[in-house]
Amino acid sequence: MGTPTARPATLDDVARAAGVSRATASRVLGGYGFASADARARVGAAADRLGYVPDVTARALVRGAGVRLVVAVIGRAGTVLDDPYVHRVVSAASRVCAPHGVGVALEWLPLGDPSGLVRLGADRGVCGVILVNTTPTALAAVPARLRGRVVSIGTGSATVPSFDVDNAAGAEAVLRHLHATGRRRIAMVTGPRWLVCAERSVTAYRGLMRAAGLPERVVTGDFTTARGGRAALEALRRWPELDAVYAASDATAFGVIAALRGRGLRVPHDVAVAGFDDLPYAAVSSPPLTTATHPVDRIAAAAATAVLTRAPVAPTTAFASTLVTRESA
Amino acid sequence: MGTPTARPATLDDVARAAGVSRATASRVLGGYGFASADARARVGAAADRLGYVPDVTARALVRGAGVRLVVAVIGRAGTVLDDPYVHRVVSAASRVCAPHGVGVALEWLPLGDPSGLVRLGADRGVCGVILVNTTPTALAAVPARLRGRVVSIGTGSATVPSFDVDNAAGAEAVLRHLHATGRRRIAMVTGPRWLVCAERSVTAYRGLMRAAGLPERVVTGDFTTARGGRAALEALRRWPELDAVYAASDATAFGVIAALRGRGLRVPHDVAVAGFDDLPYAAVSSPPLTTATHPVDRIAAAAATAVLTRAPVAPTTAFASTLVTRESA
DNA sequence: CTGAAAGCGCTAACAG
DNA sequence: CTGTTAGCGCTTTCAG
Repeated sequence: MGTPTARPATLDDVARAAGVSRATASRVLGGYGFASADARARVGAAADRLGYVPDVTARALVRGAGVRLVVAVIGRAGTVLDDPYVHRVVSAASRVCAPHGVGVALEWLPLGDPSGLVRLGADRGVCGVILVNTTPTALAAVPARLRGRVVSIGTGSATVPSFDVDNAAGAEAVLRHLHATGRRRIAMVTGPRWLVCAERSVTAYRGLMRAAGLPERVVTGDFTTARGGRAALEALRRWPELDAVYAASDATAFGVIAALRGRGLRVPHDVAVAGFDDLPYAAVSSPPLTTATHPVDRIAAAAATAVLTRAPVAPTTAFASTLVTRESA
Repeated sequence: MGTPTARPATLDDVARAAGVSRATASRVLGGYGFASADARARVGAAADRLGYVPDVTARALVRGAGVRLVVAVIGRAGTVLDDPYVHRVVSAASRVCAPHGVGVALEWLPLGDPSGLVRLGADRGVCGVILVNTTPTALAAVPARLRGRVVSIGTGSATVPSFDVDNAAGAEAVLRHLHATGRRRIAMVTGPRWLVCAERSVTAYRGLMRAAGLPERVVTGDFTTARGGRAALEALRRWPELDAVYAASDATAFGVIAALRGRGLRVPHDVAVAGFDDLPYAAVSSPPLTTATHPVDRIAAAAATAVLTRAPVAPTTAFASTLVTRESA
């Protein structure tokens, strides 16, 4: 804790107190280069007696490192930033960044106009970017300056490593469960169609339906609850005999359930509903939601770590998704 | 956009290109001091031709300003950080901070051990702190160094300005609605009892019940859905004749509804349920939730603005809460 | 193994 | 109104 000086201790204070030069103190505290055991001990003692906290700002300045990590979310409207999925990414990223003295910034990149990325590249305050809901257009717009400091949660590219859940496997697990429990008239409410990584579960759905000789029934959603409700109504209109709905996100599934109930249908008795994400709320909703896990926190933490450490990473890191059966299906 | 140089343009580059000194360029770009219209024009032109983005790091260093805003949430466990309420605060704060090049960090302050605040005070990277779920203990632990850079979303103190929703009025609006629609056996599921600002709605509940000659029925919750469900069960056990539940948060209300339904009770037919917060999901849940608004975004934006601008603010800023009647009550 | 010295990019007195 | 001059706190060659 140290003496509560008016002003936080600087490296100079520590060096002086330890009787060494600033350079030596810096080496000891930073962990680089060599220092005698003696110097190491004296500097260490002085540092925590004075309650020394290195100034990330100064450090970032001299190293040209930048001081905030931007979570850039691509979407049609700025409201994407309100998605619980985004929140989880931010939380996890923040947790990883905190020890580095790095803050997080949340930014919306309009779908189709990724020019914001150029600005981010020109901003020395930005230490890296996590792209969320990545599109090919956005990937192509990543400026050279950002190379090695950008990762994607979703699809990646040659220069942007990808961290993503195994959508296809998750979708398959859910759909197999639906099939195994006797459902045969299964509709799917998708995510936004422009979202490449979300299309993987649509592909999985189509493949599985075809393989089982069942009709394909796809309605477009956008991951939101409101749209999920409207999609369910549309599905019901087109295929009144529906006995199951697979929603591409839990939020969507909640909207589907509400709409179905509004039509007097019982879930899961008349229509089974399953989601994807395993939000905390899924466990306690009524009925509790059958879904597949989406380990966003681990994904985001890995992504943040990759940009912070700049360590080389595989072009693609996939995270497993597992089925969670509850009552809705 | 500018020529894509290998390295972002610096103030020096701009000054040189405009044929003025760095100081002049700084004055123009920073908006302080005086500059001739001519200089102003030339610097402006040079800046955007070069795609100049000021380096917040350097600026923060010289001004001793710090470069990230910490949202410090007090709670029993680190899981408080997962609360949607916290997410809304972070989003709103981030939106306000972005133009300043300031990032946001999310931090958990264990209830009863606010020593983390001391560390934040010693960290030059921290430009300010927004306290969430404030306790008197935490308020007392705010180090002098942080004075003027800390605000509270919740209760405040002589040195910590408060930004908060008018809990009491919101609670009253909801309870009056319950009463007006004929409910007389109304229980309340509270927030955490250590949370001073949440007690205001309990006080309002007690006052109103007493005034109406109705029995007071209070069960402790903690704002979470899971706990809301358990609380509802407890309430049902103690007062089986219940005809309404007022939950201190929407999340709690969702848990209550699920639990009630699990017991075969219909909402709102048998038991009316109302919440507090007006989460986006409240509008589409089944049934849609009657609740009172909690303008977290405006509150958090005001709080963030206050710490960022360091402008003097009133010791307390209250934000109105209004009733939203839907189907659950 | 350690210290002196040179900046990182910017702002802020202070003279012109 | 504008340029010169000092730094902010830290890392990092480069000589001892």
